[in-house]
Formats: sequence, C-alpha cells, structure tokens
Amino acid sequence: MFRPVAVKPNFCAQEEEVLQFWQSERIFDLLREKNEAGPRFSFIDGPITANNPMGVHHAWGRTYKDLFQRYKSMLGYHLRYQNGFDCQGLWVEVEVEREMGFNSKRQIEAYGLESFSLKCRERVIHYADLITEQSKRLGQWMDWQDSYYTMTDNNIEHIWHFLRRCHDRGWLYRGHRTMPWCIRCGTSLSQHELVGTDTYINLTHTAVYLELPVLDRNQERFLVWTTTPWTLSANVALAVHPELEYAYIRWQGKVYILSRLLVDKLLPKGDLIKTVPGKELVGLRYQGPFDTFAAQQGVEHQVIPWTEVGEEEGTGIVHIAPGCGAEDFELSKLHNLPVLVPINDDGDYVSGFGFLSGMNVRRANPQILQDLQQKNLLLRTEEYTHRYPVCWRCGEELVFKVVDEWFIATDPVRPALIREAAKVRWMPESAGKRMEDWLQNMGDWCISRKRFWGLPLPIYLCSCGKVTVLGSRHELEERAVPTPLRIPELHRPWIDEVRIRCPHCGEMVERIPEVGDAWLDAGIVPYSTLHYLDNPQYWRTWFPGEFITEMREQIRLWFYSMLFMSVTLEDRTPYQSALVYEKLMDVNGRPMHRSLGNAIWFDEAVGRMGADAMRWLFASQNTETNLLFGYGPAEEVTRKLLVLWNVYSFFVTYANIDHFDPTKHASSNVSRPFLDRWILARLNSLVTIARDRFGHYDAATVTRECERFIEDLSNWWLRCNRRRFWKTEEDSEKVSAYLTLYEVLVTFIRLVAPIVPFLAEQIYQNLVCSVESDAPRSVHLSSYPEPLPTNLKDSLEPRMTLIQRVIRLGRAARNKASIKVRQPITKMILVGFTLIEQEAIQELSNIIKDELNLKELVYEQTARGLQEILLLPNLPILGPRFGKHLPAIRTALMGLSGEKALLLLQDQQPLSVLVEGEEVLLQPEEILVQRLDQPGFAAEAEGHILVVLDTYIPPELRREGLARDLAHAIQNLRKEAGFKVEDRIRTYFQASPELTEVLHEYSLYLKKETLSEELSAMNDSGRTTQQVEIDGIPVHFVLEKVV
RNA sequence: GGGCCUUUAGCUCAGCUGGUUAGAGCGCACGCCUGAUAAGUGUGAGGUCUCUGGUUCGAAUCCAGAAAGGCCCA
Repeated sequence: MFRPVAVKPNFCAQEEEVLQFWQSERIFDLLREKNEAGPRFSFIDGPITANNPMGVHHAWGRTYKDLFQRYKSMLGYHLRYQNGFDCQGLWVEVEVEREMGFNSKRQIEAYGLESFSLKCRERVIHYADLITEQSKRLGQWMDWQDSYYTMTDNNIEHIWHFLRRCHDRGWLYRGHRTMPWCIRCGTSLSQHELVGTDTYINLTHTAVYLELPVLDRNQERFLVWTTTPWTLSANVALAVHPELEYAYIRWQGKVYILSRLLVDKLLPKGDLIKTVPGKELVGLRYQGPFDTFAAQQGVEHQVIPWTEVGEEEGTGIVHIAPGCGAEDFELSKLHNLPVLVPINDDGDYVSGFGFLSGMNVRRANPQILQDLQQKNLLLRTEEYTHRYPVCWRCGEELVFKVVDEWFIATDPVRPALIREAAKVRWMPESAGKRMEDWLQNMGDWCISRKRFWGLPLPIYLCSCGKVTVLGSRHELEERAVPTPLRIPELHRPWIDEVRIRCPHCGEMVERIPEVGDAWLDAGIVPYSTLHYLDNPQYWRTWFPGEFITEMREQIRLWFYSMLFMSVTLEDRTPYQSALVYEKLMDVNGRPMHRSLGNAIWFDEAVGRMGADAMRWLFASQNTETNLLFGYGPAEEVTRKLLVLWNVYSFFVTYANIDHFDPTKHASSNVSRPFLDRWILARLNSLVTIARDRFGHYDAATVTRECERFIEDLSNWWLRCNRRRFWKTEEDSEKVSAYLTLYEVLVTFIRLVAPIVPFLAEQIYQNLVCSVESDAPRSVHLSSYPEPLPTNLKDSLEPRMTLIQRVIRLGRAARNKASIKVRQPITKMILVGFTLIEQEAIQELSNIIKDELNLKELVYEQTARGLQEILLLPNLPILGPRFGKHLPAIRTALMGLSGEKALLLLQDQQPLSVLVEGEEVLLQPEEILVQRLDQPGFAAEAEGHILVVLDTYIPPELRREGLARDLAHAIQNLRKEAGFKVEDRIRTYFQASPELTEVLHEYSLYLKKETLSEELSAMNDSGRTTQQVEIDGIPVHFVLEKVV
C-alpha cells in the first residue's frame, strides 16, 4: 500500500518534512560516502557576502549551484561541496557603523579598532549562520560544517603570497586616485556607494564667473565659470575644446575670451573682435586666481585641450584643479600637470593656502569671493541649481579628493589574462566578449582601501623609500620586532602593532595602515580553499575548477580577480566553464530596492511559494535575460507542479484501491498498448535531452521540456487512459497502465530531482521506498535515468503528434459548428492524408473517435463536395490591368472548377480563363482563394491536412446526445443537493414528450450513470421540483436519497 | 566615444545550424468535463517578428546600416 496522498498538497510543509528526513537519515552524508571513489567534479563557490540575510537574487545563483551539483552527484561524481562566505570589506563596516549608530571613521577610532573588528567579525559570523540556514531551506546541499571564510589567516596568507609575487616582479607601486569624499564623516566613498537612488540630489550653489588675465597680452582675459569656488585655490590649468569656436569680445575696456555660442548669453553688449578655434588657445599661459599662495609657487598655469568641454553651460572654458576632481585628475596625468590637494580629511585647508589655511572648506566661499573681487578677477556670480552627489550616510555634499593608494600594474599580465580568458567556456558566449573587453581596457588594479576591517596589506614603507612586502605569516614572525609574535589574528589593530626592521637601512618600519580590496579576498579562493600553500597535492587534484556560476557583474569582479591572481601565480585560468546570469527584477521589470518597497525577502518568498517552485522558476529562466521575480510567476509554476502532483495522486489513489504492487510484475513481460509505448518513448527522449542539456549547464531547456512532458502525461496519456484504471477486471491492459504510469513517474522524478529535490523526494519515498526495501534510501542517492536504445522504426512520437493534430482540428471544427463534445456525431472525413499517414492513424482511430465522440472516421482524396472553393480577383493587382473588364473576370473565375484551379495554383501555374471571347492568363498572385464550408459540413485545415465534420445529426444521435445532457444535468443536481459520490438516489422527472422518450430509451444508462435506483415520471404534481434546461427545453426533476 | 546585449501577440517569453500557414504561458472571450474536482481542460480573437537595404528559390533566423532600450567601460 502507498501512503494516501493529499489532494491539496501543502508544498511548504512537505518541504520541511523532507528537510527533517534528510537530516535524520543523514542522506547528504550517505551521498558523499557513496561517491567518494567516483570521478571528481570541481565546482568553486563564489563567496556570498555574509553581511545581511540572503536575498532572492542570491537564491537564483544558489539554485544553479545546487542543481548542477545534484545532477553531477546522481551521475556518481565526487564533489567538494564547499560553500564560501565573503567576510571583509567596506560593506561589513558600513552595516556595523549603522548598527552602532556611527557615521564617521572618527567615531570608529574613538570606539576602538579592536572592539570594532570584533563587532565586524561577530556580524559576519551571525549572518553566515543565518545564510547557512536559509540555504538549507532552499534545499542547497553543501558541507555546511566546512564553509570557507575569506577573513581567515589561511586566506590572508595566500593573498600575501600573491602580493609578494607581484612585488618581486615590480608590479606593485604607490600612486594616486581621486575618491568621492565626505568631509563630515572624514571618509572616502566607493564608486558603488554613488549608485543608490538618493546619492544625487538637486542643490543650489553660488556659481562664479571669473576673469583670468592672459600672460603677456594686455587686457585679454579668459572668462571662466565654476560652481565650486573652493577648488580655485588648486587651479593649475584651463581646458578648452580644440574644435569649438572661441570669441574675443571687447567690453568695458577689456577683451574677454569665451565660447562663441555663449557670447549672446554672457556678454550681449560686447563687440566681437575675432573668433579662433580652441586649439589656437592651447598653450597660452594665464595668471592664476591665487598665485600668491605658497602652494601655487612654481605652477605654470596653461590652457590645455579637452574634448569633453561643452557649450551648454559656463563659458566654454573649464577650470582644472587635479587635486579636486576625478576628470581633472585624469587630465593631469595626460598633460603632466601638478596636483595640489588643498584640504585634509576633515575639509580644512592645509598650510600653503594663504588666508584659507586652517579654514574649513564649508565656510570658505565668502572669503574667496571677497578676495577675487578685490583682485578684480570676479565678473559676476549667479545661483545655480544642479544634481550634486551627497553622502548617503549623512547627506553632506561630497567633494573629490586625490589620495595615495597602492596599485598592481596590469600591463605585464594583460596578454596572459586575455589568452587564458579565451580558454574558458563562457555561457553565454557574450560573457567572454565582455571579459575580453574589460581585460583590454582595465587600468591598474587599486588594491588598497583606507578602512579597518579587511585584509591587512603586508606592505612596509620605510622612510628610506624602500618597500618591503611580506609573503607569509612565517616571514612576519621572523622579521617581527620584538619577537615572538603574539597576535590573535592577522587583522587590524593587532597586526599594526607589529613592526619590522627595514632590510635596507635597518630602521623600524610600520605596516601601511591600508587594508586590501575585498576582491583580493575572493579572487584567491581557487588557491586558498584548495590549500595551494599547505597541501599542494590536494590543490593539484581539484585545480582548476570545472565550473563556476555567478551573476554578470562578477565578470569584472570575481571572475577577473580570480583570473588575475591565478595567472600571476600559475599562468593559467582557475576555471574552465563559467555560467553567467543576469539581474533579478520585480514583476514590473524594476530593480528590487528596499526604498522602492518592492524587495522580496528570501524567507518570505520561500514561505509563500516554497523552495521547489522558486527553484523551478530560477531553473526555467533564460540566463541571458533579466528575471522578473514575483508571486504571480511563482503561482504559475505551482500550478504546473500541481499537475504532476495530481497525476501522482491519481496513481496512488487507484493503485491502493486495486492493491497494485509494481514489484509483482516483470516489466518486460507486459504487452503494452500503443499509448503506453508512446509515453515511454516520450520519456526516453526526455531523458536524452535532459542529460545533454544538463551536461551543457542549460537548465532552462530541461525545465521547458519537463513542462511539455507533464502536459503530455497528464492531459493526454492519463486522460485517454483513465478508464483502464477504473475498470474492475485486472487484465493486461490494466496491468500495463499501472506499470507504465509507475515507471514513468519514478523515472521522471529522478529526472527532475536536481531541480525540485523536495517534491522528488516526497514522491520517491512513497512510490519507491514503500514497496522496494532494497532501493536507495533517497531519490538523491539513486542514479540519473539513462536513455534506453530506441526503436526508430516505431516512430511512435510522430504518429501521436499527427493524431493530436487531427483531434485539435476536430475540436476546432466542432467549436465552429457549435456542437459540444457530448453530442455524438456520425462521421468525420479526413482529406488529403497520405497512405502512410492513414496507416499510422488506422490502428489508433479509436482514440480519435473517443476524443471527438464520433461514430465513424472516413478518408477522402479531395474535398470535393465538402468544401466550396471560391476564386476571387485580387483587386489591387487586377484592377490596374483590366480596368472596366473586371466584372467579366470575376464572372469567369466563378465559372471555373475550384478544385482544379486550386491544384494549378498550388503548383504556381497560371490560370487560363475566357473573358469576352479572349483567353487571358492569370498569375497565382492575381487570384485570391476563399474556402467556404458547404452546408452540413464544418472544416478545419492545417498544412495539407483537412478534417471535415459532417454536422448532420440524425434523430437517434440527437437522442443519445440529449441522454448525455440529461445525465450531466442530474449529476449536477446530485452535487447541488450535497449527495456523496456513492449515494444511491431515486429520480423523478416531468419533461416534454421528446425528453420523456429519451429518458425512457436511455433509462438503463441514466440509472447507471447517476446511481439512480429508480427513474420515472412524476405522478405527484404538487412537489417542489428543480428545473433545468436541456438544449433549451425545460425539464423538472426531483431527487431523493435512498436511505 | 568603445564594447556587450535586447527589440516576436495586451503582458512574460520560446523559436537550434535560413525551409509548410511564426509558437507557449498568463490575461481576455466563448465553451467543455464533473469517477485527479475550491482541480482539470478546449476553441477563439490578438502578431507588416523595431525599421531600411542586401544575400538567397526562400529570411523572425544570415550580412550591413539605422532607431529605441538596458548593462559595462571611458
């Protein structure tokens, strides 16, 4: 006996039960033991940031990871199952700051680095544990005891090894870069922090027009515009567009130079002297706004070309301060300009800036304007509103600031990176192109961050100028002064206390305070987690990874950093296949965002839709397009899974009634009817497809094919075969039905087990484990279905497709003639079928007759007499050709035999017609063919196939149809009356003569169908009756339950 | 400015190496079934396959160009 199956399953509750089962039976452990000796499959897990609860977008990638690992494990592969957590970096710090109510680096320092680091670690551990639990709920099987954490000394040491290698090759250097900076928080922001929704707001600033005298040219002045007067103190150049026209304008005794197009707006009353292209201004020198400042000494202010200069605002001449702007800084590298950084971390002017020194930049504007006024450099000011970035923590306006950072030069490795990236199998291929584009264009890798909780860079910069990079903890211990080294972990602040002696000059040197870019942490994973340094043999066994998968942005992040580090260390790619998927959006295609209120949390989602439905949704998604995630789409998935469930539930219900035991029948001894052989052939094709597509990491195709199969199984095979399960005698037909359905279900759930591990397990336990004591304890311990050798001559699938097509056309014809399926029909005529097709159908014509409720199926070669073919002139073409003779053409066409003409036209032959005594040739495109059903027939065509329904219903068939209608009506009344399916009743009626006749004629049938012990005319006319209409004719019934 | 991708029915998307009258799900309209039943299911309407050229006997599909949108880099 199988366990009875809930008609309305609670998938979520069932999944929890399965989780319990897996845990208590140690199924995952058993799986690992089983495959221990199998071939290896090396999957490398991209670390998930252990900083917040898991989002549904994480669940997408984790579904792939689990799905393909489960598939491989069912093929017998031995896997590592190591999950990873990304533990360090700015985002952890930001969250901890938020948690603590801090909003600046200074508050962290006041709080104490040690406590702060411990808080960060605490947060990471907390969320790693939470994500672990959530992942388990998703059904992800990993060795959760052995997850890797990027904050471990092991990981750090491997990165140190890498950095040392870079340093030895001379790739490591100190350089500058501009950072968005918040002077209130005293901290830089990463580019990623500028992406959010509220980082740019409309702000009004005082914009100034200032005039800077051209050196050695009396009276000539550049007209310059800026919205950030505080940066003028660091001005070193002016930029013009080399191709734009600039005007010399005389006004009030001076000559102003500005963009030609802006003259009317800025100096409408001036006189135009001449215009020159911008390139003629390049190289001119001018007097800077604050030349007297000590910091400005030696700066030669000059005009440089820049094609980004616009004419929409300002003056067409742009003030350049490389220490205060990202673009300015880039230009300084191009034109070798000095970089002046006027303010410190808190926004106070540093020394060397005259009256500004010591003043905070927020209060400097009035003094700056006053000073410019006094020097006669200020033309005018205006209030200017624009989009300006602000700090997302505190709302303070951001400034751009040049800071010192550490870099790895990429040019030396670039060719090898491109070469190795080309060896990777990228899915989709465009991911590989993206990677190549990135590798061609990327700049040097900035690896330092001015933060606290992160990889400590093992860089020691001596005052003598020499740089020492330590390559291991061992080296640190050897060099540490004083020894021995006593620190709990390789993190700040502990590691900062360690000093070494400079190997060149002997001075004591401190570690630089910077920590590392978090992509170093993740990029080293193919080395650190595979024990490259401490167990080289193990590393060689599992390196390189065969498969990785992450979302697309990881191409230039994780995929890149792994490639970079691996090429540096071993000159080869660390992964062979990379599956890239797109972004997860809400159902309307908008990004999910906490502030938009459209975010869906994993816990909520999994609780409402269940893990299987979620996994199916992810697995069916085309990886190349964004996924629109929501409960609506999940509901659709659930309905599909429910169809499978219903088939399963149907099987269990009847198998239990009939005490069917699949182990009692040898599969090979059963003779199977066509439909059974067909569904098994379908299943076999599906197995072949699934193996092929899963093998190519293409889950979407497998999922789609599975949906088609469920459809065929439920809506075709089962619907056509239900009677075989109901009937009481146990013959070979019935045994074959049970056995076939059983085999199909058991194979199918093994096939979909990687996608829906819970549902598959649930069904497997009931269908397999309850009858086979020596079967594997879990569906996930069974092997993946294998295709059987197929008999191609059988061509079961094309034959069935043809039959399905005929039935579809027949239904359409019925619909067109408004004859419901309940009404039997004399015959349907199949026109134009080849002999092969006729043969293919012949054996199965009963299926067609049953489905369409036909008495007879006949074949005809032509549609003569069944369909009228009308030939009409194609007016837009024939109109110009024949003009007023057109009516004659029309008449001539009407006179032709449609059948014959059609054959000619189908062969693209011209048609000869006699018009007013002359023969005229009409080309096929000049004629329109219209098909009309003959009265008494309803036809539907598709391709060369035509089915024609004979719509004449003889009286005896009409009575049969009415009988079915009556049965239907009585069944409905039974239901309305609340009778049980097995209740016996007495039925009394009062009907028209025609219906009364039918009621008598089909009395036996009706009694049987409706479980009526009595069916007779009412003699007591006073009773309350229920009226129904049969084909528009009223009839009254009284139903009584037999007690 | 460079690169990648997308554009097919009201919505979400399939359409492999070019080949009958371009498909599915959802939604909509009208039905069917009532022994899987607060489920299931049929038919239909709806598309100049973004546009313009080209290659070809034949193009949603290949090539070139354009437009719109998205992402990455600068």
